Amino acid sequence: MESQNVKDTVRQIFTEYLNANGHRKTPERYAILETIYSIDGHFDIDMLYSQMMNQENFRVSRATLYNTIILLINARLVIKHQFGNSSQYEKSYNRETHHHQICTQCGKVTEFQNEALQNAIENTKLSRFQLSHYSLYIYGICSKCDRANRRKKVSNNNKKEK
Amino acid sequence: MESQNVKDTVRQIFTEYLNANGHRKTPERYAILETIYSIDGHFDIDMLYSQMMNQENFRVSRATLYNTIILLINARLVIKHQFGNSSQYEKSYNRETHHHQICTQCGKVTEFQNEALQNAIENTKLSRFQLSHYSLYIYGICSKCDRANRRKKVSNNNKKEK
DNA sequence: ATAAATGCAAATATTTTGCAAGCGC
DNA sequence: GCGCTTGCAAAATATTTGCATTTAT
Repeated sequence: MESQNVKDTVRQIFTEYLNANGHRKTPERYAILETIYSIDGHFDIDMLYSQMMNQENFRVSRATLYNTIILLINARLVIKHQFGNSSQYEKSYNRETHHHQICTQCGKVTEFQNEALQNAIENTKLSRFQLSHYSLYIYGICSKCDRANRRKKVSNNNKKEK
Repeated sequence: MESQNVKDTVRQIFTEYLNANGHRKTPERYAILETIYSIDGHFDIDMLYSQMMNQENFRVSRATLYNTIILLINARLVIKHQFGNSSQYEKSYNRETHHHQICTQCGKVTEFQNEALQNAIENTKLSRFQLSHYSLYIYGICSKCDRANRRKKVSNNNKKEK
């Protein structure tokens, strides 16, 4: 699906959501949706804020960003993550299901896909619970940190031997 | 494994960790470990703080709680979650692997076990990444909220008809 | 004796809230 | 015009940090 196509579709989904829930269709809300769907990968409120100011040339307050993000989450157009300090968000419509790999040392977050894993999660029978979405976070040491650690260890051992 | 037995074991693991990393073995650290392993399920810093003061009659500052929790996480004795606002923690030694079901409406967190799911996750081949642990969060509507929503909907429909 | 750890308070960071003004319906 | 929404600033919350004091080694 083309990018513009996706934007049109999510705008429509959002409109339906706003109508169904008696919320107003303000220009701020659509500008925020537009900006979010221009961002690839994760973002936090600060990044979204500067993105709106600079790229889209649209001025909104942080309060409105927080308010609107909640609507978008409820409309199932955005998902929220809480890795590091500040909450991270990502667009969710028309995105491949993916999982998150987080390095406990440098904090780097990498996405990966795995169909078997996805099937296993989606086919899990949940008793008395209506699944809406899920997040799998896998923690460990990334290859970069692992290499750095090995180098450090070698150099420490050398020191001790001296 | 008995509760006292577990506490002895984790104390020993912690001691080894502290020794291996050149950290001091302070009474605060052991008291915090002891308290954490007396708590079932999740806790946050505030709950741990009052738990220490009241139950264990041990006075520690929040700063020390935060510091010590980091050590315990590194020693693989505690896991950190970030659902709601404040970080949630749980003891991890000798606990069954489990997953988390979170109601997006009332925020209630329920644990559940599922071996097939666990196997699927643990057998996932990760390229250039050393797995240490993982968390699966499943979001949706719990049965209680679902029932409440149905009742509300019925009552709204009745209103409209009048 | 020395450096690490603690407690306290202040600082920081993030998110929420109250309220006046603006604007969608 | 009504009342939801916005922007701003203040407040609330959670976590980190600096520093003087204590204490493990």
